[in-house]
Amino acid sequence: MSDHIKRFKKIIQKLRENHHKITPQRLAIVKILAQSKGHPSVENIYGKIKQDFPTMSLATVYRNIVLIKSLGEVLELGFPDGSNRYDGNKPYPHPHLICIKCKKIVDPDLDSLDDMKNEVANETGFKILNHRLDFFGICSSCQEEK
Amino acid sequence: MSDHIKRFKKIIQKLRENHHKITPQRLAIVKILAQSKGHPSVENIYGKIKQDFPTMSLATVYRNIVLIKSLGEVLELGFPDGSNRYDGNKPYPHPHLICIKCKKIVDPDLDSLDDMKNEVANETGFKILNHRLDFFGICSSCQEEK
DNA sequence: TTTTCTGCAAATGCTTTGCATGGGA
DNA sequence: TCCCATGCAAAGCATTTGCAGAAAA
Repeated sequence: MSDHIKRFKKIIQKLRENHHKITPQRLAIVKILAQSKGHPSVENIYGKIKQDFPTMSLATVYRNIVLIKSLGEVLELGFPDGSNRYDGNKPYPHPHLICIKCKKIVDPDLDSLDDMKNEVANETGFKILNHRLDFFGICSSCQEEK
Repeated sequence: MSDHIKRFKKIIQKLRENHHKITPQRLAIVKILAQSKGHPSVENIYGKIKQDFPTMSLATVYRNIVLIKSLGEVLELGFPDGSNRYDGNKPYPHPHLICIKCKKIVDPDLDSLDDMKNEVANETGFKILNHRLDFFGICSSCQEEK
């Protein structure tokens, strides 16, 4: 079974467990989040669903994202300019690499972060619960263009 | 000469070099940014200045922060909930440790980040220009309280 | 004197919320 | 049937902007 189908089923199961109704709108939102290779924005999600479901409302997208976030099944990548992006595939904190030209977001492999977390915790006495690491740059396709 | 006086002079100099006028409002904002041990918010800055300068406007704080940012002399720590914070002491990217209870922000020592940047660049072909690393947790004073 | 800066208020843009209707279970 | 979920429109909130008067240089 492919990864995104597993994620889809997992999220739906989580919703059922918590006695939330499975509506067509919710189903459509979960489907997109579970695929979410490109870290979609709210507008992305809204736009895609609106094609086959013209009455879909933005408020419904927002409310469902809040809900799914509260179940721990989507990671919100918030940006101060309001261009938030969502990752329903890997809902746990992990580093991101963001192209400032085409806005593509990819997940690099990196595992030295845990050591860093422990180092910081020991040094400062903080109990560290969460983190966020973004690298900003220009992806290889955007470097080719002039 | 203390560090924050150096920063203050440096920012004022940068303003002069770029032919910006030195107004009392601007001076007050720079003074707070240059001290900025606690990574102040716009509201912090505005509130402090308003005490001796009652006509000070929020728009002026925002406009001056945009200006000083454009000169590269303040680091903006943007958060999606609009609780942005500013660091005029170390205007270059560096890791932050944020207490989710008291909202304190401290700068831990960490130097393994450059290796990580190179690793990611090599792995992905990105040209990395910038980064942002935040750890979220509970500081030692907040851990003591129940 | 000239040009930039400030203060005020209105505008923006994303997100949230109130309320009445609609639709899962 | 009984609530929860949805759609719509209005409200929120940090930030930006237009404009006329004030003040650096």
